[in-house]
Amino acid sequence: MATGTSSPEYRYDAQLANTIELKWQSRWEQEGTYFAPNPSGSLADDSTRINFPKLFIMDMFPYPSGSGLHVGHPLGFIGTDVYARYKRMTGFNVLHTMGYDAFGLPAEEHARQTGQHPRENTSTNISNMRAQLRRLGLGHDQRRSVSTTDLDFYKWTQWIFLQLFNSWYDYEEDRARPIEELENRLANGEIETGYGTPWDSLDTSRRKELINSFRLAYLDEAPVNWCPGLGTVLANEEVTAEGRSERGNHPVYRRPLKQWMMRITSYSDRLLEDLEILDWSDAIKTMQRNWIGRSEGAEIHFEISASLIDVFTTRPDTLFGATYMVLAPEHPLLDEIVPDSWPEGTPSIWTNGFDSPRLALTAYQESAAQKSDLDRQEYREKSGVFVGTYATVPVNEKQIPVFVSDYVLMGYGTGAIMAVPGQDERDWEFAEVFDLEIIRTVQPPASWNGNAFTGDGPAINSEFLDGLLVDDAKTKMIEWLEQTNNGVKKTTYKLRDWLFSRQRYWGEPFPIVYDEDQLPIAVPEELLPVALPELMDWAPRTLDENSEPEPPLGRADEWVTVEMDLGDGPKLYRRELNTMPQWAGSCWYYLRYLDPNNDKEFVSKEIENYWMSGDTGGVDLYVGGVEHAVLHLLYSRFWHKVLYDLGHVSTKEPFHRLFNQGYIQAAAYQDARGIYVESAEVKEENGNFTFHGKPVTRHFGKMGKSLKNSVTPDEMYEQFGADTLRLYEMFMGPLDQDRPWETQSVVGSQRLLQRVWRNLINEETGNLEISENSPPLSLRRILHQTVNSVRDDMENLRFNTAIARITELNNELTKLNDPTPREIAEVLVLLLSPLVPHVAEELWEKLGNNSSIVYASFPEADPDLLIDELIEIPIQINGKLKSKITVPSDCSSSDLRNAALADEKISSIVSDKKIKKEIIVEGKLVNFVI
RNA sequence: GCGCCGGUGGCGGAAUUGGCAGACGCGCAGGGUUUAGGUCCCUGUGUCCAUUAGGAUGUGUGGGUUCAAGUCCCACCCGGCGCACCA
Repeated sequence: MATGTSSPEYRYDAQLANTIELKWQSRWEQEGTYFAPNPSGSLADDSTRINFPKLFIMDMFPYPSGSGLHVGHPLGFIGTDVYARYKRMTGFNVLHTMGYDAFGLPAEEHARQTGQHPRENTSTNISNMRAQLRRLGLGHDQRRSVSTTDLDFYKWTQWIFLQLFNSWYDYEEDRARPIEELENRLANGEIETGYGTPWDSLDTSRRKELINSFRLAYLDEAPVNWCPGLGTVLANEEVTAEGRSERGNHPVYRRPLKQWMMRITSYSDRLLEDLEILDWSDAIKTMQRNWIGRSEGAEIHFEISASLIDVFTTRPDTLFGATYMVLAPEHPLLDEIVPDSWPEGTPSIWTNGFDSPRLALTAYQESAAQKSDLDRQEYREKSGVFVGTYATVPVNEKQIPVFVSDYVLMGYGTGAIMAVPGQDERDWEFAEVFDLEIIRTVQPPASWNGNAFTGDGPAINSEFLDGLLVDDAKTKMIEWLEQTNNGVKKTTYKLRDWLFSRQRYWGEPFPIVYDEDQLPIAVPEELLPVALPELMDWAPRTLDENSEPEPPLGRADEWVTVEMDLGDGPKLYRRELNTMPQWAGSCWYYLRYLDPNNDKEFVSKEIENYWMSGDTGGVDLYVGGVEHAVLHLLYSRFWHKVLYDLGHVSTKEPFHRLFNQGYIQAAAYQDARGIYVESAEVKEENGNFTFHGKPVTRHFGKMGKSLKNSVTPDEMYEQFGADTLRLYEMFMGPLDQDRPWETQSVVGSQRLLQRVWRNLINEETGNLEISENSPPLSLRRILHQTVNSVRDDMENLRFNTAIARITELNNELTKLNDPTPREIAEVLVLLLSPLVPHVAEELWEKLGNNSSIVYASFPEADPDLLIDELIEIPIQINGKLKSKITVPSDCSSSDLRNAALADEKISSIVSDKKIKKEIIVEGKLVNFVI
């Protein structure tokens, strides 16, 4: 033998593990072990599993990166695999597979760097990733694996787009409905055209425009996030608070462009309300709530000279305390209301030193426009300028000065506020800078010594509201506003419609063409898919701020125009050149897993019903990173609800239970210059770290190339095997927690498997070596207690503690010094099998079973064996542990008391003292207070 | 600033309803096996005092409730994440 291996030939080491793993991986593949039967269609079979309760388990599907996996990537995949395997063994028909989110910016960026066509590059990456995941032994139904870039996948992405395009939102029924119904209702006058003229008198083009303005997918000219660095526009969700692109960190500019939008705002309330029925973490729910940003209040009309300006407020009850008004610098009415000169007696601090309001306003608008969002964050001091005119407070005819300031944002509410410094901290600050009047309209508590008071209290200085608490005062004020036509009750949202087009090549083309009116027309369903044309010159050009986006598809000369017969005979149409954003495919991929080969429907109704049904419906368990809290999870919920409204799916929500796995972090080391050095070569001595003899500093971060701290699964297979890697990742800590990777600790997990192996197998011969005798009762008790805990842990995704219990059981076997009794061996292997399926299959086979352990029954605990005959009871004096006694587990409290008093240590302490109080908890403890 | 999550040995982490803090693993120390190293096996390992027996102390800090607090309550400190002038 090569390298000094005096170790036995059949020791469970990396080499043996690899042999076992490869053997079972090909066996599973040959036998289609993980195929989950459908109730009908091409994936139906005669297996009896279709009669079991179903369970649909999913991972957030990955983007197939070219740089390969590191050990952090598969953490969640292993978690779902273990759970899926456990559930299979407890009688469920489990659907678990894995697809690839292969369209989008990163695929193209990578392709740009390598000069390879995205299509080739993507398919290479997918097959590499499949191979890497296969090597982990994940029990996926490979027949259901899809990629968003497959033609017969994105055909249906386009089909769903058409569903949105061909729908409108009926607010009366609070659901989406087919656009034809809208047309009928416009035609018969049930819905007004909004042009002041009836439907009949509109020409065809006008009618089309009108209909278009109702669609859930619509074209709109609106300020959008233009990112020249990426050559595309981006959704709000893809832009950081610093005003840069989330991907690539390029600057983003707001500018008006005609783009496709998705009417997600119609679903704001339902997206908010239905969070209640979901089994998701509060953190994610809160993030979605914040993003939707619903606030209730009133819109109040203020008169300024001849114009009316609407103001949104959540505190209509404070109207009597409004002492000035503020408009956003971008407010469109500013031009109309600004007078030529300052009114008599304008304080000089209000003018910023300008001779006329118009000059002051222009100067302020320019300086505000130059401030980036980042500056606005750092520069918190209030700035602004008087506009030179006054507004009238509707409730008391008071004249209040109108200011412009950048602390009011055009993008929220109406871009105008009534300022109530008494009850708003920001307004208070501004009022102090410009020396403005402050009127409290809520009585703060006597102890209050702060500025603006935002809490609850009785109204003051507010005439008919005086004495009312905030909620009642709001209601009463809204009543007054509505009765007097001075305002209306109103709810606003932070959520904006979803910008859906991108100027990229590597995405789904829109199934849209334009006719000579330049109005969008749906490509008929039977002509789908609209295939992405082959294009060599696909790279987007990097552009400057003032350029126009140019969709790369515009360069596909042959493809840009198409002859079709859409009812008026064959005609030439111009194609939509934008592509869909990456989120499109991930919005619905879970549905395609269910029925991947269906070429008639995106998913069959019967099959969808089978897999998506459940208490509140949807995927039973969805595991993924927290970074998709608002983007993917919000978009996906939106599409699902549209499909639900149109009758294509049976549940309100796509994902019933969401679980966010933590991240694996790794130590990264920097030298004196701050440059990262290869973590693998850093040495530790007494808490000091050195790299090639020079000191380096350590911190923890995400694994990756940039921190030079990646550890790959392949290295782990070579050193330990896939089962050890799986076991270690599950043992490191709770699945939802971040944890640091430590290669040196992996050996602990290998030792467990080695000891298990040795407890069942003769290391010299490789033969099974167990006893056919019954185990002693004490060991059977431990066995059943272990089974009980492991089941509980598996149900709750607590794999780390499940492994700890199994380890304890195995340690008992090691101590036996006798061959392991078969009764124990079989259960041990079954308990381990979800975690380490390969070695479990091997041992299961050696135990004489000829069918796969995958569908064996998970052990059940005998309740009689869960209770020990004797238990140890702690005895405390004054709450401090002094002694322990061993008593029968059914010991009564009086026996327990006597036994405790009979204990030597206790009697010596208690003897001459009076016991003031006795606390005796049967089966738990005894405490004497003296 | 607001919201959410968290803080337990040298390290990762365990601890149903308040009921023996530190399960399990890594590391470390000692011993056995071995020509040796490694592997493997056994023992020990929160901190402090004590030769031992044993004692004291201990879950971010300070207070409280309780026979009993990692767990419940109040105030605060630190770390991570999210939102951030949202009217």
